[in-house]
Amino acid sequence: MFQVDPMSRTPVYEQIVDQTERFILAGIINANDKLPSVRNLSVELAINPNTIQKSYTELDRRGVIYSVPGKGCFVSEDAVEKIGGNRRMKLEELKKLLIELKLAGITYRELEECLKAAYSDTLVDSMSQWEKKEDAAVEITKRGEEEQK
Amino acid sequence: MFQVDPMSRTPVYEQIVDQTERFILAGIINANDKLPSVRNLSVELAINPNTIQKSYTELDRRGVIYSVPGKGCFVSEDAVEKIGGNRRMKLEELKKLLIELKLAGITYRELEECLKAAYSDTLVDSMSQWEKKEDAAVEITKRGEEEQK
DNA sequence: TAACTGTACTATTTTATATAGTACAGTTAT
DNA sequence: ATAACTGTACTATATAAAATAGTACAGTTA
Repeated sequence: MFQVDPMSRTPVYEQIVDQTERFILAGIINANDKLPSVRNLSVELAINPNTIQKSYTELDRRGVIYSVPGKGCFVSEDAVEKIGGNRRMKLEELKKLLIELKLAGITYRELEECLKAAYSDTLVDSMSQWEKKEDAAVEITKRGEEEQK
Repeated sequence: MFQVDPMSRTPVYEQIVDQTERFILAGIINANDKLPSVRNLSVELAINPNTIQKSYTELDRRGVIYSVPGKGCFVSEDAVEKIGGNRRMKLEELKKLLIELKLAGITYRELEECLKAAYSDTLVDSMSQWEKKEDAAVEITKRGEEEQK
């Protein structure tokens, strides 16, 4: 599920943070789902456990996940809201990009086309933007299922 | 004209590359215009000359500028094409961002609004995105003017 | 009890970025 | 010719962020 490019200029721990938020937004992992354990994911991605922990610490700081020592890390109830809270920031980013494209000679019609295309895509199609392969299996379980005991 | 934020996460040399390309796309500097000298710009921006040179070397590598040892660096004849050559790449970036915004719960109408806004902006307004102040004067001269001799 | 979980901590390595300083050759104007 | 400019090359060093390595402790689960 998770995928990482060690050669990318964006730090690995940040790639994991981003991917986690995207998976949540896309509904691939939901509230109270358990994330892979620090050690498991570190083995799966072949990176240092501390790097994973750094990602989880950041996600916890943002309120996107909550961690229960001894049990695991779980998606917050209001994770989507916490992530979506950057609407204004992202819209600013979008505007800058649009102006760049405009200056680069891309027409309004082309962008409108692109906009329509993005919105007509299904969720599954959307996610294919981020995960090119689907090889590694990861245990993501509803916390509620296991907890009633 | 050029402005740099040393605290930014994007490297200074890259900020200069980006700004130069944007100035060219916006028509603020044109083909065969002379860029500020390495040493001048380094003094003006209070950064090391080597950093400026790194920017110019990169721009040269991209074919956006050409350098004449002993004379200076000048904007290439086909600079705009060279810069705009990343249309597909930028459109891909846009699509990813759009999908993110869609997932974050931003409506089609909101994005359409943003798109219209970006395209109704004048060039001057657009540039205000990148340069907040307009203090330092920089010598940018047509090379053609000085060359006929 | 054994195997898992998150967390904390220090030390070290690696990499990209930036700086410092020097030097050389071509250009321009006086 | 001279002085002042231009780009370029080179080595060495400094700095900060990122990642690794290793160990340890406490809570949880089967």
